[in-house]
Amino acid sequence: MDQKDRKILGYLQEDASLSLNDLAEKVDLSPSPCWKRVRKLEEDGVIRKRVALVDQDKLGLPLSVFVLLKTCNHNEEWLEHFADKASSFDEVVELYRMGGDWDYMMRVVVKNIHAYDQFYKKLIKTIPDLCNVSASFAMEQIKYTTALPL
Amino acid sequence: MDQKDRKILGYLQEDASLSLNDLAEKVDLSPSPCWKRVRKLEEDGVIRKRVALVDQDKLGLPLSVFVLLKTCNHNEEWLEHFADKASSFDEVVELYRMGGDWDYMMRVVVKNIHAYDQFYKKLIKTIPDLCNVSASFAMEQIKYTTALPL
DNA sequence: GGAAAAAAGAGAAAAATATTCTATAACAAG
DNA sequence: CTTGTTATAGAATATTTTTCTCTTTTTTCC
Repeated sequence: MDQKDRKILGYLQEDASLSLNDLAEKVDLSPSPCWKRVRKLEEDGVIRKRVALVDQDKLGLPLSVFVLLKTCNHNEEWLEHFADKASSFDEVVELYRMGGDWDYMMRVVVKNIHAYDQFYKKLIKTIPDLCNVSASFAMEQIKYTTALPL
Repeated sequence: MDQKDRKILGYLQEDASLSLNDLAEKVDLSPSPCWKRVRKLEEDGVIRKRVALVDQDKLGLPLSVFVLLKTCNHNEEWLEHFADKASSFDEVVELYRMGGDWDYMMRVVVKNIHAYDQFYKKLIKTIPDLCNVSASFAMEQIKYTTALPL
C-alpha cells in the first residue's frame, strides 16, 4: 500500500460511485492500473464493502441513543452469547466492548424515546444478567463519517 | 416511499456494488423502473451517498476512543465554533451533542493510545473553555454497521 | 554499472452495466 | 366510465468496467 493506494481509498471513502475513469484521473493513472489497484484493495479486504448511506431523518429514525451496560456475569460463554444476541438487533448499529467503568457501549437507532423504551424492554428480556443499563440521548448529530483518517 | 423502496434501500445499504439487474431481480422489478426508484431515492436525499468502507485494522488504526466533553461556555457562538473545529479533525469520525451529564461525545479513530494523547493535546490547544474531558477506550468493536433498521 | 527479472503502467478491445426512450399496463379522481 | 397520472416492461443507446497485450519503469543481483 503506497501513497497512490491511499489516495484511491481517500476518494472512494467519500464517493464510491466515482467512475474508474474519473478516479484514475484524480490519482494520475490510466484506468487499467487504477482498476488493478482497486481490485487488489478489495481482495485484500482493505476495502471491506461498498454501501449506500441512508439518511436517518428522512427514514424517520432521527434518534441515536448511547446505551452503557454492565454485566454481572463475567465468563467467556456469557460474553459470546451477549455479543451474538446484542448484534442481532437491527437497531444496534454499533457495539463496543469497553475498558473502564462500563463493560459495553452501543449506539441504538430509533424513531423516538418511546421506541427506545420498547427496545430497552426487548433487550433486558433477551439478555439476562445485566447489572446496570444507562442510556444517553444524542440531541444532535454534528458529524458522522465512515471515512477513516489517512 | 413504499415497501419496494424500502427493500431497495435494504439491499443497497448492505451492498451498493450490486448491479441494477441483480437488484431489480431481488425486488421483483425490471431494471428500468428499479433504476428510476434508485435515482429518486438519491435525488430525494434518502440515499445520501455511496461510499467504500475501509478496514480500520488493515489501515493500522485499530483503536476507537470515545471522548466525553463538558464546556464551561454555554453561548451560541461557542457551540458553533466548537462544532466547526471539532468536526474538522479527521480523527473525529462521529460527534454528538448530548443530553445529560456530558455536553458532547465523539468517537476518535487512532493508531494507539499514544496517538490518542497527541490528538488530545491538539484538541485542547485548538478548543478553549473545555471544562472536562474524559476518554473511554474501546477494547473490541463487536458490531459496526451503516445499515439503518428498516 | 548493467543485464535480467519483476512490477507497474498505457491504450485498445471486449464484456457488462447503467441510462434513456417508447410503448403499454395499472391506478385514482372526477 | 374515462381521463389524467403513475408505474412498469422491453429494447436501444451510452457509459463504464474488465480484460488483454504491449511498453515502460523499477528492483535485484552479479
